[in-house]
Amino acid sequence: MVLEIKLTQALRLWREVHLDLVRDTQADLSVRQTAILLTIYLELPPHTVRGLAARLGVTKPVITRALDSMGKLGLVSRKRDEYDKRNVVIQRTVAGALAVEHLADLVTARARELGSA
Amino acid sequence: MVLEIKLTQALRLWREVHLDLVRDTQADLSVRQTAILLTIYLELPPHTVRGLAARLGVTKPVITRALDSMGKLGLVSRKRDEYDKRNVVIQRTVAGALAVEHLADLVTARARELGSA
DNA sequence: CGATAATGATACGGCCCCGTAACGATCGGG
DNA sequence: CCCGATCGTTACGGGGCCGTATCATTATCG
Repeated sequence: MVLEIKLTQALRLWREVHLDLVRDTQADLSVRQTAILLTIYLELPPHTVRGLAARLGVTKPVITRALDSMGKLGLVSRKRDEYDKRNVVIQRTVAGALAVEHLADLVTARARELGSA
Repeated sequence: MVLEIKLTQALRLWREVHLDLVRDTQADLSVRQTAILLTIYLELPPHTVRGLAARLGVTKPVITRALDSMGKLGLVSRKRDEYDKRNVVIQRTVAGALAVEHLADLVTARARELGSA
């Protein structure tokens, strides 16, 4: 799997997927939220607020607020760590997994189009 | 140029680039703004407010406001159409071209990493 | 114990974006 | 010439996200 990609192809891919996202109407997550969501679903648990903040290079309130809004959307959930009750463990949800999967489908579909063009 | 890509690679690519964008600090454009910017720089001129709105499936004020904020960042500029003074022609700028190029570099670099992994 | 550190959440003031509705400027057909 | 259509912009009310500073809760160490 080489996954070589030219500059113009990269831009077209980025544009097509963003157009899809705009038209999808649904969530319209911010860049930060997207990075958080994908980190939660691609990296090994457990995930904490502090850990994510350090990982992304942002402050803790950014993570807290992102979890609030994504929690309302059902994309993630939170649970107190029973062994250290200061910690909060961020958990995945079915809806979140579906959203991530949907994004993967979008990207791969657009990439395939570019490849055959 | 096949540009085949697996689901997990697509997600990793999307995540890595978003992490880069978060850390870049700079603009942090919204999904809509990104779609608008790339449409302006990838499709043939002339571009108008109405045309972009139709192209993205959003209302005109969305385009006007996006052009306002991206204009402040120097990424695009506007000019009245002299032949039909109701129209506004959206023009590219040097800074905008550089920003687009930078994004292309990010995507291709991350894609290359995934390919060799 | 008590003091200190660490965690996540919250308050605050500021800024940006949204959609709907209305607006002024301009064009064009009758 | 005038009136309707079209263009882009602006006003409005509502909501979200930002960073800084502060908070309550919990753990830890002396």
